[in-house]
Amino acid sequence: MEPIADKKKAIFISTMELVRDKGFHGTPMSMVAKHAGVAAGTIYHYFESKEQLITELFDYAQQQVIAVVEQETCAAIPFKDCFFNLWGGLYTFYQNNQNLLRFFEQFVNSPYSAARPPLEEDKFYTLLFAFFERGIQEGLLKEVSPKILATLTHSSVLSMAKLTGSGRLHLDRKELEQILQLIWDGIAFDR
Amino acid sequence: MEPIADKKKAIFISTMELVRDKGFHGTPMSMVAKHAGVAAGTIYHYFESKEQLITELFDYAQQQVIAVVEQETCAAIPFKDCFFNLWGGLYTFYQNNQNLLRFFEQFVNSPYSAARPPLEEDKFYTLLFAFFERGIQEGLLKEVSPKILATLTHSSVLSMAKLTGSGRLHLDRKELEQILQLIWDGIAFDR
DNA sequence: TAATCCCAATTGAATGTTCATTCGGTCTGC
DNA sequence: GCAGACCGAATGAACATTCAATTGGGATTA
Repeated sequence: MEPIADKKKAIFISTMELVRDKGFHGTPMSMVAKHAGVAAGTIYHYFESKEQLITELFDYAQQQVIAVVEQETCAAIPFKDCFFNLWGGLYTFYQNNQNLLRFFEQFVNSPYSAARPPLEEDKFYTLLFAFFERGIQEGLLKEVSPKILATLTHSSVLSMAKLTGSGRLHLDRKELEQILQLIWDGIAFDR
Repeated sequence: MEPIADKKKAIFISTMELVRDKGFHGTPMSMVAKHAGVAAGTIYHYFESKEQLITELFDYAQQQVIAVVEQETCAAIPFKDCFFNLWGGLYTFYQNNQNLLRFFEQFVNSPYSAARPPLEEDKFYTLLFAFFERGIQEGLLKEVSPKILATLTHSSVLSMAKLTGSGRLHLDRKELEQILQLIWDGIAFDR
């Protein structure tokens, strides 16, 4: 992963912040340029179009999330521990990266994402599917499609990060553990 | 609730469909007008501005969701049954109203909704809070803030409706029950 | 070492388009 | 013949994108 040229990174970050506050509409290229401290034309040196910029930014952001998943999913430690590490880690990451979270949520619900490869080819979801597959194999999780388990768990963690990130609620570590436990209780076998 | 003038309703529905497919950007007023079979000026007879149109449409759509909640939350039937009725009902409603669902998701993640009254004053969430409050009172649910329970449950149901609505997954009635049971297992006491 | 060249990076004013909104006028039911 | 509903061409602002001109620094040459 070659380091991204400084200006390109500045454009990414500015776009993310502006889209968070003002949406895709409401974020003219001229504003991105000013905010990033570059000329309008410079953006077009790096990106073909606004659409391309948004799409590449999504990929850039998603790589960061994937990095968290890869770091926290370790086949060497017990699955249940791994579950808490992974989802606690993802929650914390989203919580600390509200820009990214808000940009993400706008993107995936927008028509930009409709033109993208389907879930099955998405590296992020592939990793999550494999993770839950392991839990099922080990007989720890209910026999529910990994796609469903991944969707439910991820949406739960995302919604909590949105809630606490917006300042409408505070969670301390203990409460977070409690919520993860609650999700675990839902998907775990036997009970 | 007085019946909405025909043209106004046509404008609402057209806006919802167009926003679903093309987003807020990508949905010019001229297109709404053509799609609804009215003149551009007519829209401005009913709405002050595009922003006003979007905002009112959100309220209009939310009332439909609230109607489902009110219909399915009945203090007379056992809480657990009520839980399955309510969330099964909401899932089915979202599933059958993809336009509304997609519009909703775009709206709540956009800056339009930032200018809105906070969760606590929102009738929809007030109803949900009360619902979960009841479950806690009756000792059936874990002692977790109703705000958290509502957020987790709603986001789970929404994400499933998005998934099946997009055609990436099919759920029959039995599988839906299984998923609701899974959510219940997570939040219910004792186990 | 200095002079020269090359080219990618950068600039920002100019362009053409798209869009929200306006408004003078028409229609329709009463 | 009045009032509200409705029309749609016209207006002006905002925007994405282009491009001719400038910069700067690393390689090449003398």
